[in-house]
Amino acid sequence: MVSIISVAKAAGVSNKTVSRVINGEPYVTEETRERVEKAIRDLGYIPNMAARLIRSSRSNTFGIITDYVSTTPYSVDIVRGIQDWANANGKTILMANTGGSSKREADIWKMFQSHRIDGVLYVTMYRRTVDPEAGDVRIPTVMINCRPQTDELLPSIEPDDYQGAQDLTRYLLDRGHRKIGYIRLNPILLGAQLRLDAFRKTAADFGLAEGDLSIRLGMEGPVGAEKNYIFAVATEMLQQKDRPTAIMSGNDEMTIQVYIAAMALGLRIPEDVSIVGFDDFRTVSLALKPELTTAALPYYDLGLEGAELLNSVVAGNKAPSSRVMPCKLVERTSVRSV
Amino acid sequence: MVSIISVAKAAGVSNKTVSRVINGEPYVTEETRERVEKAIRDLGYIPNMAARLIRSSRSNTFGIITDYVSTTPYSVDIVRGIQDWANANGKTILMANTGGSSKREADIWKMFQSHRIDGVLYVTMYRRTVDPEAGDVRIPTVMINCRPQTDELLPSIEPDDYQGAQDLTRYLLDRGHRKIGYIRLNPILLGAQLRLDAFRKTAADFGLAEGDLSIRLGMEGPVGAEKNYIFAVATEMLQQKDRPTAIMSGNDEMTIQVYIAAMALGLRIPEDVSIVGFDDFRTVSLALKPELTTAALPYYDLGLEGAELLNSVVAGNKAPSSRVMPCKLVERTSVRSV
DNA sequence: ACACGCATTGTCGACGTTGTCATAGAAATA
DNA sequence: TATTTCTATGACAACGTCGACAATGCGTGT
Repeated sequence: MVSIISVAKAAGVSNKTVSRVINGEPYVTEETRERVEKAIRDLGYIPNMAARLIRSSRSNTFGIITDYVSTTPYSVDIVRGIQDWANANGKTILMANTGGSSKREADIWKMFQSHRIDGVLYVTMYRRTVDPEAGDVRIPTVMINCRPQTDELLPSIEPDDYQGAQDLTRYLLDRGHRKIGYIRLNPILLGAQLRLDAFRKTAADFGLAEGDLSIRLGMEGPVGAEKNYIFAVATEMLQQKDRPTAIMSGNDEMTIQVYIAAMALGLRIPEDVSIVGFDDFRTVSLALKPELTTAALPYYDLGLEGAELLNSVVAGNKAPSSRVMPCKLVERTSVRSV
Repeated sequence: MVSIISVAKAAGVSNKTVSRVINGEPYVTEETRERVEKAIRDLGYIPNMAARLIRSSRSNTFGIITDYVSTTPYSVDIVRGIQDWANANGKTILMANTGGSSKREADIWKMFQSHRIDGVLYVTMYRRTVDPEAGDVRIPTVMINCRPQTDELLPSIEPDDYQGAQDLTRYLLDRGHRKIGYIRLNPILLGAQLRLDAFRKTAADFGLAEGDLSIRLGMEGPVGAEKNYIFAVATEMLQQKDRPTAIMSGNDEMTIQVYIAAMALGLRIPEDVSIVGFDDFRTVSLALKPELTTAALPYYDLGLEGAELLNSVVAGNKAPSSRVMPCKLVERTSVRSV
């Protein structure tokens, strides 16, 4: 493989001068610079990152540890945000996912260390608390979509589930809905409680009584092996004699079953029932007809901002400990005014 | 950072002996080995991959180049397969996606080279032909879910769309369906043509006339900006006086709209229409009620086998040029016998 | 006693790069 | 003119690891 030395020979300069050209350092004549650059092109020289790292102990590499995020359809935009940032800032990304195994997670931390990674982005598929298996490692770390279980002060970036659910609830209330159903997400997810709280609080603040709300559990159990009550619960909810005029569901995916339940009962959407989701999981929200009004989780921004934050932590600027990004309401056609 | 030398000092041996212990080489007394291992534990020593690479010019790293796969919900299992293989075989994965930009792709190849990657897995979201921007690079490469546009002989691994569609068609025919609708995938996808061909051929071989088949285009246009006719086309198809008893659709995602179209017309699934999909995109196939009978794309295996194949190419075993993995029919409850 | 083989350990240099310091000539200043 | 300050370049060591080879010591067969 062609090294800096062959380039130096070809250009008739010392290897240090080549190094200067590569790194854009000053004190190189224009003429020398051009000669070196030509040699680089001619020989197809590409710098060896490993050698650079060994000398300067800066890998310019961030690691991403995920639970499942890179291998499941959800929250995949977080990774896109990180990669875009990395791409724009000349960083390399090393990615690994634990598949939920903590032994594997420990191995990943080791692997990251052996690559002398500058920092770690710890990303989860669903918003939840986590307990990183970092051991006694002290690599700068930023949590995305999750927060440490212990009271360690790792900086984190999370979506504002509360505000998103609040906006959706207000949206329904503003359009005249006074009986509203809510199908709850799996309660082990951090977002589930926040969304439900926001729904309850917003409805109560507006003056609705607890009896105006039908709240049902849609799913429960460990991630990956949940019990699913959505279809049954939606059907039951819509068969009530005083049925809700609108249903809000824990996320978009659940909404598929709500649509089907409604249609199986001969109800039209949105004429007979309005429906809103949460997440803006577009595979679903755009495929449903009518298209789904929902609150978009700011996944892409989570990734982008997370990478940016990690960068500043690595650079030594002590970071604001925690941060929350807003969810944006996406209005489509699944809600009507009553 | 603690290096092999500090370990050597702590254990009272030479650095070479430490190296031998780390790499499990012979000719080390049990007693010495233990002393070294203790020193490693005590100091928390972790080998420096960069130094190792620079010395032995083997990075033990594979690169994944994707178009969008790591950042969209589809075919994400390919990555899971690759990562599982890498994990089981002590390889590191460097992942980058082009987002469709060929400039970015060229940069990625350069970046991979600068990390002295052992091989590249070139992965696409949808099965299609591609034209890698590798420049004059000669890194061993395996294509997954795609094949080179030029007649370069890069080994590739693809799903058997033809066989999958054949199995689904036979499944419907075996259950007595004699009028079958087909909603076509975007024709720019390689799989689209194969699936359609298999459908046509299998139906014809069975003795159905072209008039027994309703074939409609479901979507067209560039990936990411398709025009979508699915709902309209499904509705039209089901309003025919002599409507099909079964509809097969290009993929599972399209099936959401077919379900909704059917239900909006008051048709029950599967009593009035049977429906099958393709892909086993489980977010959809399991969320639909009744759950969807479909053909599972072997994404996970594509990734696993692709990594395995790349490994053997890197090792110098010249590889079988191309390979196809079968799709498995997943029987659920969206089809009835007539 | 001697040579021989083998297990065990160590010395040293090389990988590709960059940091430190030295050098040489040119330009600026005294 | 002598001295200082720049600019442009090079020589060399060092980063952490491993490969090639050398050295040591111990048992075995003669």
